[in-house]
Amino acid sequence: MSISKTYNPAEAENKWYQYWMEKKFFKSVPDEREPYTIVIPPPNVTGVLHMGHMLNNTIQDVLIRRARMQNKNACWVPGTDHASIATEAKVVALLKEKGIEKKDITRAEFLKYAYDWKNKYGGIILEQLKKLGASCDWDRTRFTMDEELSEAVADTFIHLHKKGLIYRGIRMVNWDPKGKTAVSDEEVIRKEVNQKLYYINYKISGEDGFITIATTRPETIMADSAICINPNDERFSYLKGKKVLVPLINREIPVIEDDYVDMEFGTGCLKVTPAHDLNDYELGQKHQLPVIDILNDDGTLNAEAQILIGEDRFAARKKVAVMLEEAEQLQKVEEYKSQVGFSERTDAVIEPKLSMQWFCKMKEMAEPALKYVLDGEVKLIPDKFINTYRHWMENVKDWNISRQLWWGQQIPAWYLPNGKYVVAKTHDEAFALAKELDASIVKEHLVQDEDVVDTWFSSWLWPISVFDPTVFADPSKEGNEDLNYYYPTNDLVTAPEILFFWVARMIMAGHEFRGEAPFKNVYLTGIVRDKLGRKMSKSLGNSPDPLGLIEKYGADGVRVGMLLCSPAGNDLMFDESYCEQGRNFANKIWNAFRLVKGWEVSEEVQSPVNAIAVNWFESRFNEALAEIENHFSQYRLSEALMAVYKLVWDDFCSWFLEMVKPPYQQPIDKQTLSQTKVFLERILKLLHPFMPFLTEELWHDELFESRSEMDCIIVARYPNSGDSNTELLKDIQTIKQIISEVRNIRNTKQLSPKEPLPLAVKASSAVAYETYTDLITKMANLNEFVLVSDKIAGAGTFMAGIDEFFVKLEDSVDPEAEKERIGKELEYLAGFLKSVDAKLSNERFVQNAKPDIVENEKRKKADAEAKIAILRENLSVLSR
RNA sequence: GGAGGCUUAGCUCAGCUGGUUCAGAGCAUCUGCCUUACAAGCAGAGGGUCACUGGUUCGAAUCCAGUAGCCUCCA
Repeated sequence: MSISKTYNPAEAENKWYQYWMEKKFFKSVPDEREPYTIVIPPPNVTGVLHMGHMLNNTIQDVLIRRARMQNKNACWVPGTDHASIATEAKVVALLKEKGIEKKDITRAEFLKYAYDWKNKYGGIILEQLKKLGASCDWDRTRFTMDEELSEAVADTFIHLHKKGLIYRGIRMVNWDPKGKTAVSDEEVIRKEVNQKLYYINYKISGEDGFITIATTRPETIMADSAICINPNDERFSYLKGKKVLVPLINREIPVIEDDYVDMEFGTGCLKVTPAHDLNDYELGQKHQLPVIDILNDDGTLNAEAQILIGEDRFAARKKVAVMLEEAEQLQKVEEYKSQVGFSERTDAVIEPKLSMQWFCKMKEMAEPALKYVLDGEVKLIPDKFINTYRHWMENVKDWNISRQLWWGQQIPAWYLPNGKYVVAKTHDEAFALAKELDASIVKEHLVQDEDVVDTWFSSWLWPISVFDPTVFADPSKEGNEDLNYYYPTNDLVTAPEILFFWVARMIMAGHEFRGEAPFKNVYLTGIVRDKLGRKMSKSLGNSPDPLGLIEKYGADGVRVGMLLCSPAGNDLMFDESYCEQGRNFANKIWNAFRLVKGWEVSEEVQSPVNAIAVNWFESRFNEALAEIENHFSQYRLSEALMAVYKLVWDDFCSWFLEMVKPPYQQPIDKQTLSQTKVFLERILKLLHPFMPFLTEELWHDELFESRSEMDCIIVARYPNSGDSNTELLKDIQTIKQIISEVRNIRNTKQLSPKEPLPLAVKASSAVAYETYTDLITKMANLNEFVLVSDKIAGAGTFMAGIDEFFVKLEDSVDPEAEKERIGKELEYLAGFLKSVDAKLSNERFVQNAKPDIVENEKRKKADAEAKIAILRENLSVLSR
């Protein structure tokens, strides 16, 4: 007998994870078996585990462990990404604490600090994944800035540039003035913010009058190039062809006409500021307006502004408002709500800014990437995301791949003094190319682009680069053994938020460099929210500490808890109580084990009761397994888990074990015990993907005699589903109902469960009750079970199907209460019969409905009528 | 403003091609039990006009349209 009444996870977790590592069970090398591959969505190298990771990686581990047990060559490749802006921002902040400004040090010095930081904190997250039980092939761990992977990035850049898919151009980008870099649309978080709408008067040039415009950004008036009115707006037709003066600086700008202007909004008059607003930029292009950029990279005003030079944009906003007020050109200020973009990484307000950037053309690559998904070659789970995916791919914009940072792969472009550039991997190669452009070029005058590429520009290569980073220089090149074997991978598990900028781009890269999509299924998890529905975040402090949870409930408990509340693709309302449920489940299994372990063995032959129990559970197991397989095939992991949960808790523990359990201190026959052990092993196997530690611990329990060194459940064969005896399953279903009814009567009569009761049945059905006499007697705690042909007066009664049951009780049943109960039952049945009759007497139903449905209705009618007859009889007996 | 999704028991969710596996599960609640595997437990029980309004149909939680509320993405 195990000493502990409860399962102690911490000990088992350390022991078995170490053992698995020692025995290299996670390791995968190509062989003749079918591969099953997952690449991890690489988390930020300096990040720490959060609930999203917990969910995501639990799912991946369930999938990989199950595949491993199905004798596939399971390979889960782990790794991290360098998260350029996030990491750089952290390093900059760290340096600032030390009194060092980034602008005062060289790129090389900065990178040294960054690598120090990465070496110190990098990979913590991978260690945390081990606590969760993640069975990654750690020997394959990759980092997006590994030398080989960085070369892959350069090769990719060069390849795409050669193909004309990468170009340089001036574009309006999302500028993060704090991070001093461009960020992608996806890294901009839009929030509704309370702002002010300023109504500003512009004097009409050479006249007395003025016009009023409304803006949320008065500090940008100095960058105005025009005032725009709607040509259909009669209110302003008098302004056509006139000029106005920008307040405070009195620069003259034209009034232009464009129906882009919304006559309803503000005053119906729009100031046009091409340098600082995307829409205004496009309007400016259309009307050939000058672009006046009044902002520095850090968000302060520059000399172009003429006033408030050096002031921060927000300070300037307030000051401009005051100055306008003083100049009597501020008509009014209104409260106004609008969407403002914030940098995901630095939380700075994003500034639309014109700048020279590198772009990757998307249209050409998006087309095949869309086709994979529409053709079902890449399945999105759930498929509701196909629509969103399509919409995005059909309206795709070019990808701004340059970032004004140092942490990342430096863009392999080299500039000649004359402004021309060449794209090459090394300085030497660039020099060779440059000489073709300008024979007189001096190597030292050739300078590499200062910027790096976006992190996604390395992670889109991930499913290929983790196996063979050398194929990007030449896509026609045959990959190495790993790539040929593992690629394309099977399943990708990630968040819908990055469906576009990661998943879609991986499909593009997969097609471009391998001619195949990188994975077959994309399982999209939901966002982990708290039970109030709020997204878990550091700032709200509503996220539990994942490792704390593991300590409290055990890794298995937490894994179960995560999955219990995670329907595919839907957000999950996480609550610690789910982990508690997981822990309780682990404990239940632990205790079922203790029970079986405590049994002494006898040489007796198997009793009929035990034989029935064993046969029944065998069938029930196969039935459940088929259901579980079905759930897995549709990636309904939480339902697969729930099916296992019910199989173990209800069918195995509450029914099977109770059926075969010998009386206190009595032995069990040898055959039943050994069959029970077989069931236990099979159950543990079903549980293993969900609860790896507990199952491995029990697998090695002395109950199963000794196991060889490599005989571990992690590599045990997953059970195959066999036949199930549907007749037996149906019979036991009825028997279980009878047992519950007896227990219920005992309960309502306030009788002790220990008190045995006599039960009689007046059977009309074909159920062979004699066969089940012992079973019912044991489970319902009867002192008698007989078949009778007459009703028994004064007994407690119930029905199972069309068979009547009588429980003879000491104090006879209260006839009035019984009459009321039967009356209610009759009422219900009458209504039921009425609805069935209504269907059957409806000619159109009989004609149109499928024959088996009509048949079914007839059976319902017959059953209901039989029941009604019996109940009426009972009622009349009571009324005598 | 454009696109999509969601609304079923107190909570979290199943419910595939309309019809007894159609009103379900788990948790929570209530009642009675410390019955020698487990109180992190056992045995029972209660609980829903399937958001609302119409339509299609012999028949609608399920299909269609509209309304309301919530969410996400894009502008």
